[in-house]
Parts: sequence; structure tokens; C-alpha cells
Amino acid sequence: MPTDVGAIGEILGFNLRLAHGAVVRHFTEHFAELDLTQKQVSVLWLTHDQPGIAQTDLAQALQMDRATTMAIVHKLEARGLIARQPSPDDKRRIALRLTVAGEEAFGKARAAIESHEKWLCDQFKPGEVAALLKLLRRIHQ
Amino acid sequence: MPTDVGAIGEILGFNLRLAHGAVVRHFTEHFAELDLTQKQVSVLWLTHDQPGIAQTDLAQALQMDRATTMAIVHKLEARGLIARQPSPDDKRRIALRLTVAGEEAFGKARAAIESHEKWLCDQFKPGEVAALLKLLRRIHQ
DNA sequence: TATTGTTATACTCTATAACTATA
DNA sequence: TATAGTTATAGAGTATAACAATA
Repeated sequence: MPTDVGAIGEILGFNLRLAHGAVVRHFTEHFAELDLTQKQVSVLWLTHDQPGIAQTDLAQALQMDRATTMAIVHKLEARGLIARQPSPDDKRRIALRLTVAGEEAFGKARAAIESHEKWLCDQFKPGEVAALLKLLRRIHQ
Repeated sequence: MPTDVGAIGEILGFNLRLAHGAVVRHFTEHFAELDLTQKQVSVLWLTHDQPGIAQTDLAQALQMDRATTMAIVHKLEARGLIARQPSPDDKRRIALRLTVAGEEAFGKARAAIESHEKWLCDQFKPGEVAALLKLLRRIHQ
């Protein structure tokens, strides 16, 4: 039984923060074996869906700073999950692709996401999931 | 116009993360002048509401680790916003209170929270705010 | 034994600033 | 000039482990 938080418990931003934290904790436990963070999985996912994507595109899609994106991509490259090659038509851009090991890791991650997402969605009725999705989108779009 | 994120955009956890990030960014800009983070404001708020509260209580209410709580309280104490005194009935516990400066800072923070929260809630109809609050609570409770 | 506070440590995320190369 | 990548740097948050004092 959590401590009563009083008036702050009525603040939407406060509840969003606690909900986010709870999901992150579950994610971290769930992905401990794969040793992947939310951000890393997101980058693997987007790179899988859009081979040749550049860091700037990732940054925009995931609403991150370029430097933050750099750090995440660099780590995934060091682990041999992502390969980089200069883009022929624009030499400033570097095209990203998953390596064979990256595709394999993403396959496992995708299965883990499904069960993680199921845990989250099982807390709601189907209509509630759609409603929550719609409301959350309005905040970040 | 954000980049199309594809299938990952249907994941509830993904949207929760982006929404949380957007709110944190707005909060940070909004509180730049006061130089306070979400966590720091939460601690000030709870300490204001419950004078004599201990770090363990804060940790439980804010769903944080004890060590994390320690770091936040310590920083607020160093800034002269929080005072600590050993609890008479349980010498392990340390009672926390806001100093005069702390009360003043919290007063300003409370006004800033109101306008920040208004920005957030203005993105929704009244019924939607209540619905979102209810759904988020279910995740972290 | 259990709880509270504490310290040390480490990693992720986040952002800013400044630099290089290319468009 | 604007964009893409890069590096250095710094701070916040998160968590684990281990310790001392007290219950």
C-alpha cells in the first residue's frame, strides 16, 4: 500500500511521471536478459523498419537530441548490432542498417516487447487502451 | 511535422514515453528560472504537506529508491530549502521540514506548477483529463 | 533480524556547445 | 548558410551494494 501523496496526486503531470516510471521498471526487468533499454529497442525497431535511416531521422522520430541519438547508435554499433555506411547521394548522411546479429536481437526484442506490452494493456479494457493511446498521442504530437 | 514512426507508434509504452518526455521538456523550460526539477518540486510539496516526513516516506510516495531520494533531499538541504532534525521517538528517522526559504520557493513553484498543469490540461476536454488521470493511476498503483 | 540513513559506484538519458565536412 | 555527424562535458535520475546506528 503506497503512502498517501495528498494533493499532488491530483496533478496530471505527476501521475504521468509515476506511470512512466512503473513501465520503465517493468521494461528493465523484462529486458534484463537481452540487456536492452527502451531507447535501444526503439532504434533497432526503426532501423529494421526503415533500412538506410540516418541518425537525424531517428532523433526526430524519437524526439531526442542528436547527441543523445549518437550515443545510443554508437553503443549499438559497438555491440555489433548496427552497421553504418555513408550515403552515396548525400555524403553528410550515414545510412544505418541492422547487422545479422542486430536482426536476431531485434527478433528476440520484438517478442519481449509483445509480452511487456501485453502486461501493460492487460490492465485495461480494450476500449480503454485505445482511449489512452489517443490521449497520450495528443501530448507528444 | 514529426517523422512517421511506423508500427512502433501503436505501442502504448512507446507513446507513454514520448508523452512523458514532452511534459518533462515543458516542465524544464517552465522551471528554468526557479531551477527546480520535477523530483525536487515533488519533495518540496510533500514536505510542505507533511512536515516531519522522513526520507523513507518520500521514497515510497514518489516510488523512488532510498539512495535516489537521499541525493535529492541532500541537494535541497544544501540549497537551504529543507532542514533536518532527528526524530525523538525513533532515532533512526530524520524529520524533514521546509525552511523559510523553502516555503518561499515552494510558493513560487506551486504557481509555476499551476500554469504548467494548465498547459497540459488545456490540450484536453475536462472529461478527458479525468479519464487520463484514472487510466494513468491504474498503471502506477 | 529489520529498518533508516548513508556512501560509493556505475550506467542511462538528456542537453549544450563547439568543431568538421558537406550541401 | 544550413545540415549531418562528432566530441567533450555536465547534470539528473536510477539502481545496487555495503556499512553504521537504531528498533
